[in-house]
Amino acid sequence: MAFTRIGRTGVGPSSGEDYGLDAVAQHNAVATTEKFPLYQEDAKGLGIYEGYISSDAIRTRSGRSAARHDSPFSVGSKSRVSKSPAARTKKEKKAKSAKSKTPRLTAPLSVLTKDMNTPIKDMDAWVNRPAEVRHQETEERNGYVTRPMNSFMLYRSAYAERTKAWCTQNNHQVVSAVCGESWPMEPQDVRDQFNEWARLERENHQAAHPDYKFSPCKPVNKRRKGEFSDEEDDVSDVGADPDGDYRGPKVACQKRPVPHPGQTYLNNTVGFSSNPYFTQQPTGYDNSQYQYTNPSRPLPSNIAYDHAGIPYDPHTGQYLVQQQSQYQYSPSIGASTNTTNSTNETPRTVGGYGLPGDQQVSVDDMLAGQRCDTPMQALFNQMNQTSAYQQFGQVYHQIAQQEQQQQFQQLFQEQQEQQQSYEHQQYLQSAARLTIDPSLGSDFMKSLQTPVVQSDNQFETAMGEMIGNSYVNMDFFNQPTSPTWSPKTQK
DNA sequence: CCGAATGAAAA
DNA sequence: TTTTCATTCGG
Repeated sequence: MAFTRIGRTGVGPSSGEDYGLDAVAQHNAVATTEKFPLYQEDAKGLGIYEGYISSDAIRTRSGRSAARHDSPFSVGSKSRVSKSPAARTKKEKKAKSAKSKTPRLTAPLSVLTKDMNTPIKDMDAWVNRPAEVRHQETEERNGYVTRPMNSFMLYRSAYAERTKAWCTQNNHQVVSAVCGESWPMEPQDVRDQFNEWARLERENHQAAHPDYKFSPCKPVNKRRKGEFSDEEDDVSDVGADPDGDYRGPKVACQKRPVPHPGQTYLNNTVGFSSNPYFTQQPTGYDNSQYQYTNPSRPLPSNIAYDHAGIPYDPHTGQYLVQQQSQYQYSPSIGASTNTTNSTNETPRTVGGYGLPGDQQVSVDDMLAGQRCDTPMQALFNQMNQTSAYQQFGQVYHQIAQQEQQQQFQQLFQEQQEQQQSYEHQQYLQSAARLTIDPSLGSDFMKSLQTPVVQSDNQFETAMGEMIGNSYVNMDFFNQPTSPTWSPKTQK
């Protein structure tokens, strides 16, 4: 077996700045499949993006960076090849406020949220809605035939609920932004799957509405949504426009009907496996390596994390240790992470990331990016007791033994899950635009540790200071928890 | 009614 | 090349 060096081999970033999401995307896409560490030169490997993206980097329409690889519509027949938007449009200039409001993700949603209980929409069932159901939808929309969703809309739809839960807010603008950021980071398998679903959706849509043709309205038309014209209305008033520049469409634009007050719209359970229309059937997507629909490993949701990523009960202020869990979320709690029950198992965790070595690598160190590029790098380095910048060619030779590989893979998996929790915390803090000064953080921790009984009021006051007016709401911490979390015995 | 995202399709 | 519109629902 040959060890392939992961990362950008050929064309690297011309400028000194990294690709940001691209590197992380490759990290997650490749490392999770091959289970080998990445070597990342930049010190931002942890995924905390503080600076702005280089102007050379590929960006989304909102200015965020995007993956470098092309659209997975590979050599497909009719799909257009170049999707690159115009370099500069007036709209782009106008929206050039340079403030990327949404915090940056460090991994695709399929990875970040894989342990959540919130189900993912059953897209297989959704795109395979029978024509009868589609006709009913059209009827419920007063005859208006909607466009089939493209791959991204399907993706957004599939992950909307989870994204909301993960972001702890219901704002769909944020959902869209997060999904838009996650989409290019998704591994090719996932994107391919959603592209296939989009193709199926177009196919079934066409079969259900053979005469449908996309006929967008003229921009200047002000989009008079109130008026209803039937699906294949005749060409009529569209040609009469003041500017005269516009050549009327061959088919009159389909105007959305105004819904009647008592009109019933599509049930939001449609498309889920719970819908009686459909039978539950596992798809390749469900069985993918990321276990998208894994319901058995919930992320504890009634916990908070301190500045070091250590979980504690926000209501009592006590630090927590998870019982009978496969995972440890706190870098400093030496609970065993083995898959076996492990109640009396000796913690082999010594290092900050659950490593057999004795080198302490705190989260703060990671955050600062001083000692290690990534937690992954730290883990790998400790495994091999090498410096952080050792050449990987040598390292690969050192770990060529199968035993060490397996050990590493296991540690990698544990680190992955630990990282998820950490990243989630980072996201929420970032979403709250919170930067914790270490001294403040320790004060905050002290205030939490002092009383055995900490009133909710005190906590919320403290949290209110932390999160300010913005994004994070307390619902996240008040949600019921699935795994059992208990106060850690203070010593 | 706008926005926030990506992509299909039309102009 | 540029625009609309699929989705969603809080502001």
